[in-house]
Amino acid sequence: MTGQVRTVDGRVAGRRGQATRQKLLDCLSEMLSSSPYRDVKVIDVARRAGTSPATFYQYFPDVEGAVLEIADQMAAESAGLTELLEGRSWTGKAGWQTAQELVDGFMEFWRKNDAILRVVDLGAAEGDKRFNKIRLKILNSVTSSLTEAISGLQAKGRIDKDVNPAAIAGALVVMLTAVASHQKGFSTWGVKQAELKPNLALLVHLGVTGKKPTK
Amino acid sequence: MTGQVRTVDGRVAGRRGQATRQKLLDCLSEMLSSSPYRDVKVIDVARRAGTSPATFYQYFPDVEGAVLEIADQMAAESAGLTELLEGRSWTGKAGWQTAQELVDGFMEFWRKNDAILRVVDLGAAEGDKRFNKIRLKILNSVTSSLTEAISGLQAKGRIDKDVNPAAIAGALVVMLTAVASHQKGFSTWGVKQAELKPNLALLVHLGVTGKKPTK
DNA sequence: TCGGTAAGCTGACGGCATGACAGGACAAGT
DNA sequence: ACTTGTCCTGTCATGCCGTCAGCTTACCGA
Repeated sequence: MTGQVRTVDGRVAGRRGQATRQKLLDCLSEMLSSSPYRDVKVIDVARRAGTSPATFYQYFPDVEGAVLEIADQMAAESAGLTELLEGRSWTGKAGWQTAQELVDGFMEFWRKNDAILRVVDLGAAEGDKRFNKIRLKILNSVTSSLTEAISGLQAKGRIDKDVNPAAIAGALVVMLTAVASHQKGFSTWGVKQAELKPNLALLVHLGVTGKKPTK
Repeated sequence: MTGQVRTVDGRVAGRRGQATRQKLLDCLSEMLSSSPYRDVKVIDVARRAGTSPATFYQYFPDVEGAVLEIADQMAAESAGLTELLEGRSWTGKAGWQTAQELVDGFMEFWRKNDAILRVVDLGAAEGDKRFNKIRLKILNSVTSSLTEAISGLQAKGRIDKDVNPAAIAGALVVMLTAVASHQKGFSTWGVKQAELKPNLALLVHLGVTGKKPTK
């Protein structure tokens, strides 16, 4: 599937090498959580991992390269997000629950990986195709399901035909990501975490079905 | 009002100094549009402005400091966004038009300032209070109006009481910002710019009024 | 016209991060 | 013990960072 792990100069990495490599990735992750992306330096990551900058450069071309690696691992885990929507109903009380669980699960994922996701978002916004690809991979796991759900309802005539399912689905998902990234803003608006979720679920439900949920 | 413009070492900046300062800011803006934030170096900005790094450090403590300055200028301009909502109606056809114009105006602003807004978003997400303050200043110009509109409808009993107007308003505004930042993603989902806007307007209308618009 | 003063700019410098290389340390098999 | 291939690091040239002293320029009052 994915070829063997290799160093920058082409050697295959053995057991010890992979451990070092992973340690560097872990330390980089921690640093991203604690300091601004712009200030994360190779030398700091190496120091924290108890090794030297030269070692870092054996496994990654630069900080960005290592970040892409972390993001890739996370994107793989994001496949689990599809469970939030697979086989769910959007009608009646079940619909309200689906919306709630989607909001819950998605925001949980985003919060758990917030540091790396910030960087992925930035890279994607700056037009970097590699970051964009990863971001879409993560979002697609939810967006495509959501798009199908909307299309389904549309086919049954429950939603106007001039609605674009992909646009609505994408906008809703992107909304969730942005809210998760900027929860601090909401608290200064006087909105508490606990209040936020049901309101987001309401918006999601409205967007998908066009109607208020029956609770 | 705002004290005189000063250099880092406390001198007041004269006409020439202010021109240089502004030129550095302009060049920094350009650089932010063309290269990743992480790679923007003082020396590059200075070179582009036809001056030396030392001059840059006379006016700004570092790149971040200069970015905050640009962001402040932009936040001042964002006051114009209030016009998009002042005295608008959310009922009937007028409501649909209000939603459309809000989406249009807001996304236009975001696209015009996308480079600097990316950085502000990142800074805010990383927990930097200064960036968060600027971001909220920009968003508040729209969010507070939107919150009032929702509260008003709620007072008339047209919206459920358990809806939190600030949460809904914030989520909708944040959605617009995120969509504007990641339009590229939508095009790979097969959603064109022209299709996107009415669907966003629909979501905004649904969120504010709880009902589908009458077009 | 002529200093005097403050603003404005830059060359130069120590310090640190970067990225490349060669060579030493280490584990595993013979 | 010896060989082999993996793994790590000391070292070095390069380039950016951030600061300072000192030079040039503009303004102003006498």
